[in-house]
Amino acid sequence: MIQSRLFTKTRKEAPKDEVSKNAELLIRGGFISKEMAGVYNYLPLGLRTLNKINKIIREEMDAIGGQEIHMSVLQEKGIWQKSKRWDKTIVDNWFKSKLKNGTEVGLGFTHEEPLANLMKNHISSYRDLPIFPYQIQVKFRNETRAKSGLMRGREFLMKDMYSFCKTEDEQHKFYEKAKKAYGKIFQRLGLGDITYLTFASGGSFSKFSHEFQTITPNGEDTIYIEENKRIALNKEILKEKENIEDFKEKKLVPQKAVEVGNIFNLGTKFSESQGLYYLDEKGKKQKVWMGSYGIGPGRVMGTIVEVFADKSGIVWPEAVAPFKFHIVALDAANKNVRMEAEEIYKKMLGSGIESLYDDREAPAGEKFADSDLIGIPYRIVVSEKNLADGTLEIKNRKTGEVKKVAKEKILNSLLQ
RNA sequence: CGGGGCGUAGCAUAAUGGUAGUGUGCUUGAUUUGGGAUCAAGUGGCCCGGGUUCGAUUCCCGGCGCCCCGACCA
Repeated sequence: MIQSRLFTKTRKEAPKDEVSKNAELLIRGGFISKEMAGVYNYLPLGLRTLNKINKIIREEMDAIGGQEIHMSVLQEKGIWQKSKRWDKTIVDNWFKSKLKNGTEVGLGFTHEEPLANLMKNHISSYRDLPIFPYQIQVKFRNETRAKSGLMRGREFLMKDMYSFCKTEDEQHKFYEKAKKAYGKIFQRLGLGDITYLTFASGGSFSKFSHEFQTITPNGEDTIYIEENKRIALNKEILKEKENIEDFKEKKLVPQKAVEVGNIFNLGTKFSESQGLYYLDEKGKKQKVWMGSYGIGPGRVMGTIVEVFADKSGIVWPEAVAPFKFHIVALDAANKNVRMEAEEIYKKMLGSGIESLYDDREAPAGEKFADSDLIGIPYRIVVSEKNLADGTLEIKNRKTGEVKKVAKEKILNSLLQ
């Protein structure tokens, strides 16, 4: 990508209506823009990062047998009435609207009911189970108070997987598999070391659930960490501490954290309410056991910014960075510099290496500041000074380490 | 949903009952090019509706929007 053609520009100052680090930096860097409170647009840089997060999630979901689908946002009232969740005293953050003929519809805040309903067409025999559909899709929740940038919005992206199993045992086994897959996802996202499997309330679904909580001072939740086992307990169930074997009589350390994922054993509540059953080997009607597994990719993106940013800007882990290399041409009007930078850029393009090429004719300081703000992992500086001794330099955004590399060797060096 | 605050140019801010100034951005030119460089000339603004007033960006009422604290968060 050629930076002078990128329609987003960086900003020196943060907008006054944002306080959270993630929103300030993402807006200043041109990754996102605010549409209204709790609602954000993803711009080219932001979408690239979001897509990388989604790719990792997809790969891990596919690895445990997931099959991607894409469901509707508009939801039929009747399906939700069967489980009582249309009722505003049970679910108070619905966005509801009406068709022209007056029929009420909802904008999905989750998809247990419609998917269980849909599955009636695909599940009839024990041979059809288990199955694990998932989607990455927008959700709407009418939060009373949106806040913290991408961390808590009214419209947001969610990866939601649902499991449909023959028995409770089969469901629990898949649940464990999903739990491991989630661990891998956060590992790959670079959040592994600070993300804890956290015992939490099951909400209206079940007694308990598991959350994946990433430690950050700006998190909304408080968790109590048991460091030996690297697990935690959400404050909301702290009073249950002595009833849960893993936490009994253990020393727990409180920390602020943000919930980046949540998995539930749902039992048969939603399948039964939709009338979803299967016939076993003996032709006997049986209940379908369900689970659901959520991750908010946008919230993950915000969390990564919160956790890794430094005073100069964003620091993307390589796995989710919008580009791997930032080619910064100093004095871009200089012919030699421009030719050299373009050559490197084209070689990278040809090799399928993602780079952002800063070809703008701007002062060096401005270019460095922008580069720091955008947070691409490796910066390649092309300048008259470097060309003079036949080298280029690569700066690591995270560590600040600078490596001089002979320019002929640069592509090889990059590829390793 | 309770409490508090705010709305002036693309962004950030100042002053003012007599139509608004600064920084930054953007445009043009010149000089620059290893940490947001210098100079010059331009560009561009009072959230909406009503009231008070000779006159409202300013005061009052209403609306809309935004932020913070708390509650909520399936």
